[in-house]
Amino acid sequence: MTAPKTTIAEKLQTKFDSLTRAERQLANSLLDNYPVSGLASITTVAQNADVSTPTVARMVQKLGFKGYPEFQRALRDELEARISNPIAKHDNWATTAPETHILNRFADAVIQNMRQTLGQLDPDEFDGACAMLADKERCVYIVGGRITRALADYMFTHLQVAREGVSMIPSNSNTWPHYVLDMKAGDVLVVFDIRRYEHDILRLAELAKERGVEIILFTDQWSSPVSKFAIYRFNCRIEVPSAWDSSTATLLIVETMIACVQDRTWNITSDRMEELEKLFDRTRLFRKFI
Amino acid sequence: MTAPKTTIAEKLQTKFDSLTRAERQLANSLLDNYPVSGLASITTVAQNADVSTPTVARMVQKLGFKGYPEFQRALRDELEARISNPIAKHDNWATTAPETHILNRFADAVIQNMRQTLGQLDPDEFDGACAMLADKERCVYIVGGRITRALADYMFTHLQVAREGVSMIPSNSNTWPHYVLDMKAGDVLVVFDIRRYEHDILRLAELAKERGVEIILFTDQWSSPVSKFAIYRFNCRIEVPSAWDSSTATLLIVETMIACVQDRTWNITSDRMEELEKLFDRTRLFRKFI
DNA sequence: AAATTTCTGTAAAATATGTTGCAAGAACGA
DNA sequence: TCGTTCTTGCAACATATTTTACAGAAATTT
Repeated sequence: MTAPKTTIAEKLQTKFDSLTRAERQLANSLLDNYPVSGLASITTVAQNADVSTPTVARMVQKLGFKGYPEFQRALRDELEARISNPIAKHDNWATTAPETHILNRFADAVIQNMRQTLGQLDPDEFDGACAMLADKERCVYIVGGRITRALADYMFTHLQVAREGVSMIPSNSNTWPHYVLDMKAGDVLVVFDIRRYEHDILRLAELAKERGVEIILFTDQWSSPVSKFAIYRFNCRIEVPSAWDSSTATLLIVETMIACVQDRTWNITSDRMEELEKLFDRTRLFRKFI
Repeated sequence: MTAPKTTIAEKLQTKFDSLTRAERQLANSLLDNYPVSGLASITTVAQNADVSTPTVARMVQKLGFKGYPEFQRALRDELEARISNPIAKHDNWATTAPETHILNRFADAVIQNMRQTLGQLDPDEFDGACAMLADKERCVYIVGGRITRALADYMFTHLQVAREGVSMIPSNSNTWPHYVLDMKAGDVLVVFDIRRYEHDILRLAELAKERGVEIILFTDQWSSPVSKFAIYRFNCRIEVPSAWDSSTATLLIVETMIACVQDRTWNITSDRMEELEKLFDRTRLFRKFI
């Protein structure tokens, strides 16, 4: 076969950007548990996606099919090729790469982690932590361990844009006393601590707590000992088919939290972002002359 | 459901003896490339089996279904159980929070990003990049931009455990020439560059390329200009309901890649990890005496 | 803020699908 | 061979599906 025939899934993904709101909703619904979900009647498909029947009819035409029946036939043909020929093709990962490919296994595990993490997460606690981080009266300190330093750094970079008074506590624990010195009651310390919990971090948390600092903890399902000092604790699932752990679920929560904080402080954040853009422009201009 | 549900295929086989001539013909046609052949309309199924439509209708009733639609639904359900999309269905992420809570909206978007990222990713390219990173003859350099620095750092921390000869190129571009000086043909440079592409990084990539360094690029769907120097490029989806972008999909690919490299270098990696553990222990012991 | 364009759902028309009654035909036993 | 019983397909009917037309809503542009 010379012409690489594109699957409907690929078509949906490629054209996703050019789809309208209702159509995207439909595309997502179709891709959820693809391709079986597309084999029901047009009415059922529409109901599952919470859109009207005509939306389905229109979208399949947009994808290049004459009508819904033709679309379904294509879907069936695809399925037939996939089932009767389980190993052969390798063109599209999502539909044809072997189940055992590490991408598949890893993605499976990560999704599982995300689901469990979100399932256990208390939205009220989440909102509480966001409110605390959005409170401009409180200074925010962020610290991470050997592995989680990257997550801490990520959060720092983004929070720093959203509001003022955010500090990253560096890895070198010798400098930590300087930071503790500045902490005052009501300030917030965000701690990342996942297994192989680090003793230094526990000590830091203890010191901070003594000064009346509120601690937000990101940890794994087994909970870092820091939790006894924390006001909010988020347990993220981290297990994957690998010799070490995954940070994806944690990053998801961190990103969502940043988005939430940014929402709450939007009037300030938008100004800061604008100003930041200007500063970048000036830096660039500056460089040109060097 | 506790009772072991018999598949339609089983039912057909069990009841085969009690079926009539035309019905057996139909049953054979259905079992031939099962279950896809049963997903077409009753008319099509009848034609494929060279029997009349009523024969089909009667047989499905004989099998215990109320009518043809019910029979088809059972087939679809069976298929669903058999094929499950790696990025499974999202029913409710944060079950205790409303659908519109940012946790749910964000999770939706992130899943969508992962799905699209994985859908567009070529497994061969992925494997190729892993092989390159696992090749101990090549030194590996990793660089990230303002936002992606955290990802670069994360990859560095993990790759450093898996193999030797891994360097992190720091943010301060003034020091970059020192690193370029050490790069030799065949080395690998992993570049993270997502929108608001950074000019300095482009220059670095160009310099590296000139020295015969192979470049692996992680970028967004719009592709950083670095791609013209890259041998492997991974486009990750980054859009979320927020003022800036998500790194979750990128992290997923990075983590999977780390796991894959670790697999390939396992004989070396396991030794290194063991040694690392010992070093940690000794450091801890050391501290106790201070 | 008004106007234009685009999108989306309701409702009705067109079409295909699924079901049932009936008569012709095949199979089987006497 | 005949008669009985069971099977099968045709055709009409009922039902569900798919499509089209249209108007209100939403988004976008001017």
